[in-house]
Amino acid sequence: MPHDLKELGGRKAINMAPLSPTPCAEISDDELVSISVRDLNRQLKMRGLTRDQIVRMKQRRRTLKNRGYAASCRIKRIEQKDELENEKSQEWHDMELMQDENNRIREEIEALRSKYDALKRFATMKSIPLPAELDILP
Amino acid sequence: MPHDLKELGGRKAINMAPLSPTPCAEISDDELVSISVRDLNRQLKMRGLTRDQIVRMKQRRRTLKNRGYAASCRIKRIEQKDELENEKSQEWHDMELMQDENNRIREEIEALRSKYDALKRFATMKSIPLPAELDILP
DNA sequence: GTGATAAGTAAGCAT
DNA sequence: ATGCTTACTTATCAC
Repeated sequence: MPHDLKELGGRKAINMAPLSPTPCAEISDDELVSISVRDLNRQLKMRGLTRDQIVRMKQRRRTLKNRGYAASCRIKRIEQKDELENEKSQEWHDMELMQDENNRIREEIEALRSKYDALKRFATMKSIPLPAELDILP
Repeated sequence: MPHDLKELGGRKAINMAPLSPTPCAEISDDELVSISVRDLNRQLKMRGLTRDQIVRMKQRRRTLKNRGYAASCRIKRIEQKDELENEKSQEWHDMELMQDENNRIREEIEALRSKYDALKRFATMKSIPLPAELDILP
C-alpha cells in the first residue's frame, strides 16, 4: 500500500502523444475521432493519399476510438462498483433503523404485557371473576 | 448484448504464442517465469549470450511476469465484485427476515392492546373502579 | 462501422 | 526484483 496519498501505481497518460508522430501533416487525433466517416473520406480524397496511407489513417481512427471505448469501460466499472457499495451501506443503514424500531416495539409489548398482568392480579385480589375470553395471557 | 450464451467480446488467449518465436533456442515461457533470478543468470552465463540478448531475455521475463500480474489483478477485481454482490443479497435476505419478525410483533401488540381494551370495558360495565396506574392505554 | 469487453503490454509506484 | 494497478492496444463479439 502507498504510505502517502499519491495516487498509486498505474501507467500515466504518457503514451498519449499523438498516435502518429506525423499526423499525416494535417489531421489531429481529436479531429480524426470526431469527424464522420463521410467527411473523413472526403478529406482523404481531397489530399492525394495513397491507398496504404488511407488504410493506416482508418486504422489510426479505429485505435483512437478504441482508446475512448476502453476509458468508458473503465469508468463504467468503477461506477458499478460505487453503486454496489452505496446500495450496501444504504441497506446497512435501513437495517439499523429497522433494528431500532424492532427493539422499540419489543419494549412496548413488554410494558403492555406487564400492565395486563397487573390488571389480572387486581381482579384476582378483588375476587372479580373474568370472562374466559379475557382470562388469558401466557 | 449477446443473443446467445457465448462468452462475449474480449480478446481470446490467442497471442499466447510464445513471446519470442525463437525462445533463445532453449528456454520456454513457463520456465522463464518460474526460474529464480540466480538460476536464470547461471543459465545465461552457461550459454554464451551477448549483453543485448541478456537484456532482451530479462525483458521477456518481466513481460511474462506482468502477464500473470494482470491476470490476477482481473481475477481479484471479479472476486471483490462477487463478494459485494453476495453481501448485498445476504443483507437483503436478513432485511426480509427482520421485516417479517417486525410484522409478527406488530400483530402481537395489536392483539394484546385489544384485549386490554376489552378488559377495561368489562370493568366499566361492571362499574369496577380501576387504580389510576392501571387505567391507562391510549 | 460502432461500441464493449477480455487478455496482453508497458509505465509508474511501493516494497 | 517483484507485485499491483492503470492506461493503452488488440482481437473478438454483438448489433
